[in-house]
Amino acid sequence: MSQKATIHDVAHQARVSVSSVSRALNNYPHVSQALKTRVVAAAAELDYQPDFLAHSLRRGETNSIGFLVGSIANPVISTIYEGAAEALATNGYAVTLVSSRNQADLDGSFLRLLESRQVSGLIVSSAAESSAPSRRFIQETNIPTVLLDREPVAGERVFAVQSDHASSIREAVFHLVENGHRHIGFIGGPRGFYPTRQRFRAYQEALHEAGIALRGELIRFASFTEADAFAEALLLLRGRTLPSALIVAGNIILIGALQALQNRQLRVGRDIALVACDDIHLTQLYQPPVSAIRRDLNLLGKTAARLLLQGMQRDALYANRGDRVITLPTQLVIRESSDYSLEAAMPAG
Amino acid sequence: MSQKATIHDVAHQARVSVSSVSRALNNYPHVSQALKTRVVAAAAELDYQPDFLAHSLRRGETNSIGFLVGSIANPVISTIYEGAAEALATNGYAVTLVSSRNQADLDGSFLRLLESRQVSGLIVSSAAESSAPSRRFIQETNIPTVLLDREPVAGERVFAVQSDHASSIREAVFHLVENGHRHIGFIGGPRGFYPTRQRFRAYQEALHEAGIALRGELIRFASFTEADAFAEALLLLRGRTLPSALIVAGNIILIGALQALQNRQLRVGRDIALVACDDIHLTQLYQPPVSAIRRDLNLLGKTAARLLLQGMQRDALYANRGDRVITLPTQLVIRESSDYSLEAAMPAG
DNA sequence: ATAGTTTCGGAAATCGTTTTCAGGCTACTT
DNA sequence: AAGTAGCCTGAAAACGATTTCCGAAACTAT
Repeated sequence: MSQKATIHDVAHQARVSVSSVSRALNNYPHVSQALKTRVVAAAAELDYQPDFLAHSLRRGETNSIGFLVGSIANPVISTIYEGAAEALATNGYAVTLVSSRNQADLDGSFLRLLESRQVSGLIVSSAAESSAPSRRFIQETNIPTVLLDREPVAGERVFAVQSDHASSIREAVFHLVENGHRHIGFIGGPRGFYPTRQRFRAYQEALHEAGIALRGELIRFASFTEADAFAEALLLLRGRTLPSALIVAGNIILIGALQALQNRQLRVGRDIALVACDDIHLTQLYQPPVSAIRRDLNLLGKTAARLLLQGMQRDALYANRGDRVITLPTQLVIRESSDYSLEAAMPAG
Repeated sequence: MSQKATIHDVAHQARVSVSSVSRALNNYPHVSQALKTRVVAAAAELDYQPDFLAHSLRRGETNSIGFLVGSIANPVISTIYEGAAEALATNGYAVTLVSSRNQADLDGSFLRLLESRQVSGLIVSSAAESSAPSRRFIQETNIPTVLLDREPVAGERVFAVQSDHASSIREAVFHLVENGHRHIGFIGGPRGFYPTRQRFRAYQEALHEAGIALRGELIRFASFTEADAFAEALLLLRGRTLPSALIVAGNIILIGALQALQNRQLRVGRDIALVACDDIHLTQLYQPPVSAIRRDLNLLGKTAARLLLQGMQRDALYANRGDRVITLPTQLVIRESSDYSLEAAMPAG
């Protein structure tokens, strides 16, 4: 196995100087067509690939971006990732992925790891967006950063993409109220989690507008494990007042909630109405199918990538007055789990 | 914002030479305690972080490994990934992930991309393991490589981790036969896909041992999209002979199959028995719960990482006579979808 | 013919490390 | 007391590219 060809070998092969090879291969001006073809031919013959490390060291740019997520095993996140990665790959960027496995305290060190790897940009959808070290890092670094569905952070080169969770939650609450529900439960993710806060606030406001008082015993928050979601859901379902409808935030929560409902032998769509966030396969295939808030996850990732690519351009700060925060729509899909009137099934309970 | 501190700054601050700083920080022998403490203090004061690119360029090692998958959006793969990534991270490796989105023809170029990024090791679980360019690449490269549930490739530094799909498929077939099934359908992934081949062969052999003739119209293969799985499942269910039991390989196939069963109004666990590969949330929560072949995905990833780490050691070739191929067990979990006797439900049909 | 422009080579600086080489010093042996 | 071995350290050469600078051709335009 021969050693890897360097730029010197190419120069020798094409009988030109090293600098000419560099100029020819990097499409510099003032290089004749003849020389260019000779260099390209030589490079092809030697199967020359410029050394990534030397290139990046000199250029000060790695053409790779860091992606920090709470858990890539979460199918919602991995779908978003794939959308972003595709867009980044077509623009010549490789992405190094770090999954913090929902350990909030590790976020800061993972971000520093990515920084030490000299990534040209960051996409952050970590579990603990509100952790002080990670927020400070994002605020202080000059690496262009896109926050994905997280609380915005002030900063010159910080951008954000998020889903409009609130409007669909409102819609869901009104939908349930119209069907006669008064006791609408809510199981959210961790309190510090941005989407949870958005959803919970919308839930509160919508109930208020509908003239329904908030009941603390119908509200619970769970961590990111399905075991915890199950436990919290069970607590909710064992409380003094049983909700006639339930809104669950997030796909992990949904798993735990369904387990708890089965455990309590409550029939979804008959004994209790159910609306889930995140329209995953499970919601569509469950019997009965579960109403869910859908969003285009691929587009979410793609948009984050686009925003980052645009933010990474040197002069973007002044030249480009594009949006720094993009909010994408969500959509409530009503299915059998909630598509019935409470009065019809159980009059004046 | 001050510029990043270099090793020269540290040397200046500690009033020692550059080489001494390097030696002190890298725990070289023959460096006095006095000098070492001075250097460490200076480095801490300047918040010095060695430049990754310069370090790697000189050292010839990037401490990062490439991970190629067919689709990270597949929850089975992303769970495996997380297991591997955790083990790699604790050993100081960062991982750059490439998802080929099941486009077999892109595999080769993605592998070359990772090679040009100078990764120290590779974990490959791409869609098209049998694509000629990617196989040749793995065979020829001297980057230590672990194949994850893929057809083994000959090579000095090629390792493999795989699941024992066959034994559980055999078990599933016998389980169904014992319950009186004679028409057992099979829906697999792509024919060239290694796990599919393993599973299909086990299916064939088990049927043969049970004295049941193979029926072509009960066998179908689908691509990696659920739409295609749905279409193939529908074709199977619309055929001349309706199977009384169905084995579906893979989680995507399961989605499509369930859609098709609902479409044909066939009740799982009553009209037709169902056994799935990959025990995902859906199989557990479905009504009735679906029998599935379970495997420890996290362990699978962790094992791949361990094998790679061990294979990357320079002298591993001669010193280490550890296994080059590791097969991990699978386990058939029988649930209501198949846990009934055919004769009891429908005598002598 | 002169001036100006394009094209290209050669040498050297640079990026920030690691590693080799060699020299100074101490301490120990003979 | 001289030679040698071993520790400690600094200077400089690598690693493989990009980039700058300068100068020499060659070609075009006036």
